[in-house]
Amino acid sequence: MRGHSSYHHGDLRAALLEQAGRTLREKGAAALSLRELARDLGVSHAAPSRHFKDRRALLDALAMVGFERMGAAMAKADPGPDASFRESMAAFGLASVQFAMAEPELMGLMYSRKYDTDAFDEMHEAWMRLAAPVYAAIAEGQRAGDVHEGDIERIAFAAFFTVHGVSNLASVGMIPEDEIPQALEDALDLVVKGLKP
Amino acid sequence: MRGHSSYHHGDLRAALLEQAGRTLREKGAAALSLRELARDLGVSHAAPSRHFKDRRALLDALAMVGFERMGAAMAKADPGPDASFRESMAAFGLASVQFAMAEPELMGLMYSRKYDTDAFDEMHEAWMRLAAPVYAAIAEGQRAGDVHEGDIERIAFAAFFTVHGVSNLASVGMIPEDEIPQALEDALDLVVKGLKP
DNA sequence: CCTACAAAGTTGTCAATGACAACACGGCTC
DNA sequence: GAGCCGTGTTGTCATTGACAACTTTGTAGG
Repeated sequence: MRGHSSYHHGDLRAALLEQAGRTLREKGAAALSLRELARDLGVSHAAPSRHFKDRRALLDALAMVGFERMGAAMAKADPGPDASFRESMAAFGLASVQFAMAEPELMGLMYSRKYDTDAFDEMHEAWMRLAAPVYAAIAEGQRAGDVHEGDIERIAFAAFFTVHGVSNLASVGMIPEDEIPQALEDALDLVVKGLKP
Repeated sequence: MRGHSSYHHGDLRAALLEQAGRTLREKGAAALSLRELARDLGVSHAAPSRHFKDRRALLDALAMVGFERMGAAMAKADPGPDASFRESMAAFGLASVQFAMAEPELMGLMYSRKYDTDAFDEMHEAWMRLAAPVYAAIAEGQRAGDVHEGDIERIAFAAFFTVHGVSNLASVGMIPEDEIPQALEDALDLVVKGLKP
């Protein structure tokens, strides 16, 4: 397993993803070239094709990583069942916006149209997974009387629309940076009040 | 002005934008090539450069058209000051989602990160312009006692976050098509209730 | 009128790229 | 130790964006 000769890289796929993530952050998706990636990693220009059939496939994989990292961020931000409903939503909202601001290009990739249906299904699943802590918070909110009755999934989606809206617009630059905290606050007010019983 | 010889096209810029819009809709932004565009219009491969210095510049111009068309759609959807607040918001929300579903690729272009600051400023302005009818509806809502007091711009933004969230997620395919009407309805409930006094 | 100029098109060229095919290496299994 | 298959490699091609140099044509000024 170890001591790969210089011929075999060892874990080129991971290295490609990592380097691609760097380039994405620094220069954007449009500037991402498979050949440049290969050069940066000191492998031949065709090596990446063994791991990603396509440029598109690489971008999809990158987006997939994005969903996983965002899921982790959400889980980490979760204040648990003892927090008030507002506290929970505030935590998720903040985590979402922070992620979007830290990785705006990745955000764009994650929420861009996909044509490869396989990749799409995977991502859709990852996206649903990412919502798990939110579901819990909403169920808890219902129990505490802070959230109206009804299908948890639909309620979660409604809340997510708003949060995603702030995050996406912020990451794209449509909200001036110094107004983002206020925007998030306003969005939070809207959601908390709008979901009341 | 008329009767341009075959040498001069007449209005190549407009023709390019139109054809590019078609290609965008059919094959996506990634498949948009300046040279192919030129071939389609029967001009030489360098002709487009007289009107768009860059591939990026063409995409930006396309996005700009998108904002204008969306602004027109909003203005057209505006039910006027006699409608209830909910009716107004429903109309704007529906128009937004319909636009997003009819032109998903354009939507992606409009809300993608821009580096050219000139183009960005223009688009930001177009985007603000597009909100004019919404401002009016909110002011009217405040007058009628359906919307809480406060800065109209902030309130409009908050509402827009939710609407944009639905539209964007729908256009990207994250909301199953048959659930979109329901999602929009839920979003509308959230906004109307969340903005109450 | 006609002349000079600028806008808009053209041809030519270059380096970079994604895609693919054919080949080489080397770790693993039997 | 034989062979196979995953992983890299070299070679090649058509396409593309960008740029430079040249041409055509409408038009504005003398």
